[in-house]
Amino acid sequence: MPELPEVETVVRTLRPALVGATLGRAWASGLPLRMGRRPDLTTLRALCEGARIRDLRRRGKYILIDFAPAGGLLVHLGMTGRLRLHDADEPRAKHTHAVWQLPKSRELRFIDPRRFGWVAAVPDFEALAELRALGPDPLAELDAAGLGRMLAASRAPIKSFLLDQRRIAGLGNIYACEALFRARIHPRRPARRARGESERLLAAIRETLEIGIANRGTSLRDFVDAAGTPGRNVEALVVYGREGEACTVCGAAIRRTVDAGRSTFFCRRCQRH
DNA sequence: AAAACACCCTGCCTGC
DNA sequence: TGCAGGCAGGGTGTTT
Repeated sequence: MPELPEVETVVRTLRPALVGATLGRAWASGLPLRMGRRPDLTTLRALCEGARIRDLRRRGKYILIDFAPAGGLLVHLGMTGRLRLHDADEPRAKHTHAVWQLPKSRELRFIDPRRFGWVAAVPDFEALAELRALGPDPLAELDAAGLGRMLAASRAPIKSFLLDQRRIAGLGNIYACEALFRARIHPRRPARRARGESERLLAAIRETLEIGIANRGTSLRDFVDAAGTPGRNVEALVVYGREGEACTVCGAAIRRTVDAGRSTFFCRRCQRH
């Protein structure tokens, strides 16, 4: 489940291997990915082949691979997407949907069984609607006063608020649950009634994400970094996936509810409604 | 207008 | 042992 820490881990693993490299031949499976859309192979080849990679960045849960002098490659891992470095002679895994040749007989591969991810070569990242729509990055841009203003303007349950990428970019189900536990806020509390706790909430979000990054991501099922190494953050999760276990703070049983089709884990005693 | 819901997809797990 | 059914939750388009 790639969220901000997993995407950041992939970017950090890929950066030393890709910066300065020139891309060779590009290939795509032709199968539809997110929303039934197919990556455009013509554009992919036209923009990628011969392009020199200037830098890698993360924007929310998106991976941006910058070309010199302009444009680049946009990748979203969706639920099960992987961006991996391989030797060119390694057999391609099932569900490989895009491949870019690299120097020294290496390859960058996008593998995504469920095809919720996305890959596109773009002439200009700044023009992309999906990036423009993203809210501030909780680690880099967001401040407590700004978060307080956003909270005050929303009646949505705080958990839905945190999952909305237009408000804050990068949180998913796991880290939203974890951050709310750390902030001691009940997931169903209306956002506006948490406006007085924006400082604590922001601190909780940052701690949660920073621990996730330090542990190189949460590998519940299938997340691995670009080298194929799973993250260690499952051990650091205090509520997510721990229904029935004792709360690490008060000992009460961790509860699970389903909101908008998504599991929510929380401690009824520690997290105030 | 904002919030809730349905949908895309495959692998894995459970229960018969 | 096989198979059906439920679940996982990324984003987005549609409905309420």
